[in-house]
Amino acid sequence: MDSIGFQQHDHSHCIAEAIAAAEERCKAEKLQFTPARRRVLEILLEQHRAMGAYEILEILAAEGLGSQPPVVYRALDFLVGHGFVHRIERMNAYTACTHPGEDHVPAFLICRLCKAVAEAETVLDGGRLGKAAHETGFVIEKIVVEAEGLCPACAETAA
Amino acid sequence: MDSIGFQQHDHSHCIAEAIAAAEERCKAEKLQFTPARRRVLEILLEQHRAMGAYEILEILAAEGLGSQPPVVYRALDFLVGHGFVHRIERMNAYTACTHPGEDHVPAFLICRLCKAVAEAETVLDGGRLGKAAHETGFVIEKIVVEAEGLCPACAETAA
DNA sequence: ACATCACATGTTATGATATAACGTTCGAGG
DNA sequence: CCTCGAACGTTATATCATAACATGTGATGT
Ligand SMILES: [Zn+2]
Ligand SMILES: [Zn+2]
Ligand SMILES: [Zn+2]
Ligand SMILES: [Zn+2]
Repeated sequence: MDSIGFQQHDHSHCIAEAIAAAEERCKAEKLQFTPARRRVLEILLEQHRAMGAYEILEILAAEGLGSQPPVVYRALDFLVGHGFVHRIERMNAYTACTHPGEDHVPAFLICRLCKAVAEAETVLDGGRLGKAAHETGFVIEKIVVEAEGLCPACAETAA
Repeated sequence: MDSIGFQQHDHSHCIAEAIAAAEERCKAEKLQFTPARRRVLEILLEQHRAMGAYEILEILAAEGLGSQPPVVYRALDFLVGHGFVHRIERMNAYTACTHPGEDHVPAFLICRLCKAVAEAETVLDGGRLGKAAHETGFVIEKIVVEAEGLCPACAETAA
């Protein structure tokens, strides 16, 4: 079941493309795209869904890339820190960014039944939130938006 | 340090008012506003900040209201489920809703330095997120917005 | 070549958050 | 009364994340 976007699609090229882009960007910014980091990003791209850290770790362990939690958390810290991966707070899970490199406010649509996640595009909210923040003197540095509901498939089943 | 709203204020009346309102609503909706549930809400109102479940539990335990995690998690489930309290995903923490009863999309401003939290008002996003969801057939049931940044006090200190 | 330094990794242990499961209590409604 | 469901008490365990410290490794300057 492919989840992101809630649509079936062949994404073998997404993976190759995204990895190549990440590699290039790391080169440009002198970041070390080490085997563990690369493999974690690959796994998230392959699975194309939100995954828990320990779920990723199992795969790494099976491949001999490390079996202790810090291995995967370090890789995730790097990937999240540089915008290759997003953390989904509601789920304590991680998912590959669907448009890395672009400066964006990630917004997620999370199905409460099948746990599928889609990353939607949003604009930086110039509305009430920004206004409220400005009025109180709060400086917003980062916004996350997470919506819960039913994906098309589950909505149909439930109906 | 009072955090919500990032302003000092006397809120003894907020507490009494909020508790009375909760009591009334529970009566109207035949919900059981039990001692543990009431006390947890009171604690969150008194402290007027985001608190971890175990932090709340310590207070309950000191007062003889229970010492095991399920005690506080059950109370929080009830309070969150009925909108008296919000869970802040980024922090694994809980805070009393500042305008319970009203149907609203909570949005939080979270200071990354002092961890103060303000609940801002937002409107249900009729913008791109809603549009993107509608296009894919996703049914949004609930949205949370969490912004990280610097509160007025910390912004000043940092500057 | 060698020292040095920054960064990444290996490993052990522990901390922090949350829930499963099961038996008991207690009050509302028949 | 009796029954039922909701809340509660208790034990144990699951799940998520980080601290701390030792080790390796490659770039840089001398
Ligand atoms: Zn993204
Ligand atoms: Zn679904
Ligand atoms: Zn609220
Ligand atoms: Zn602050």
